[in-house]
Amino acid sequence: MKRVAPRKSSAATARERLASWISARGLKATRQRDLIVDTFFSQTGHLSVDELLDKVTARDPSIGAATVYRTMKILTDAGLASARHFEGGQTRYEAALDRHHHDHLICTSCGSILEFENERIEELQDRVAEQHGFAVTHHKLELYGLCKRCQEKDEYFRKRFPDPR
Amino acid sequence: MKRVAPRKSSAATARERLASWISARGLKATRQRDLIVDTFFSQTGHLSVDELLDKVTARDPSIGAATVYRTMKILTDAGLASARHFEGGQTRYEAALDRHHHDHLICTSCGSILEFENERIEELQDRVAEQHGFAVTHHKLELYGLCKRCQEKDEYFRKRFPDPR
DNA sequence: ATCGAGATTGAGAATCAATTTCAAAATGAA
DNA sequence: TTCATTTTGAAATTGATTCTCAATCTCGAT
Repeated sequence: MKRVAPRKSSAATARERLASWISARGLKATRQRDLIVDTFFSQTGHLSVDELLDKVTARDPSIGAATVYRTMKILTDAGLASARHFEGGQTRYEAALDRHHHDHLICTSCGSILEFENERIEELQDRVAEQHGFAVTHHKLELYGLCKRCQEKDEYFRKRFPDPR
Repeated sequence: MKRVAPRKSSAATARERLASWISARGLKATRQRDLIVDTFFSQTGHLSVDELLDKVTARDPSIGAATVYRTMKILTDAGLASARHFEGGQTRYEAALDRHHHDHLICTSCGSILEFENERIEELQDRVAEQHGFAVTHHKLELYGLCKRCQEKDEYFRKRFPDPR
């Protein structure tokens, strides 16, 4: 019989880590924090505070936006989430539990986000920084354009409704 | 006798190009637009609207912020300036006259910005996009950290005021 | 030079994401 | 239980940017 090693859900792990991070600096555990963290880690992808707030208030309508903002800040400081500032104004958060660094491909039509890693690019970046005497702490590489699906959609419409001119 | 080919200032060129772009779509030339464009192209670097507004109102205090915002948008649409959204909230504009694409090194301490080009990185980006079936329209590569000068300053202070512990 | 449709302006209001304020409620060590 | 401290939700505030609108300006046609 095949056995899968018992594996804690990432939400559970995150809650534990957050707990120690919180008590380590005299903060306090609260019901709303737990609910927000739980909700956040049960999602995947890159959530805006708005989107997260929606899911959270679905579970407990009394929770306010400010608390979600505050909690995501804590999660970020604790290294359990990372904040991304893509084009379009609002901050998006993604889980950062034992995750490698990675960059993003962002579809400007449907908003979908793909992730990728590329060691060669990272190396070249380091070299560039070195050449300029820069000590890099973090970086941002984002490729914007049309995802495959949106390209196909585009093509389809162009065929059916050719540019009248 | 050596003769240097007469060369128009980039500000002059920009004004010309803007003029044709503007008349081509039924817009109108105005005194404040000219002044803003002139001021913008007489500067170098990456200006925020605030910084530009300061320089502009120094020349004509009656010009409002909204007009500067509007003008920079036109300049961007005309391809004569490009908008950058570095960390820290406000949009910064840089002249885009006959400029190659380039990326940025941004010092998080003093705010200075270095530019660089790297063909190899661009190629690798294209390859990544291709692998994911993405049609990239633009991208953003920003390296954040400490510039040489700020590293040296840091070092200096650490020597004189070693971490007491 | 004058006219007039339409574009532009400046000031202030509005918006949007995010942060701060503050009084009331919750937490947790003693 | 007590009580200093932290947290919360709602509302106010901030900061960047955009919008609104009445007054003004521009420019091609007279």
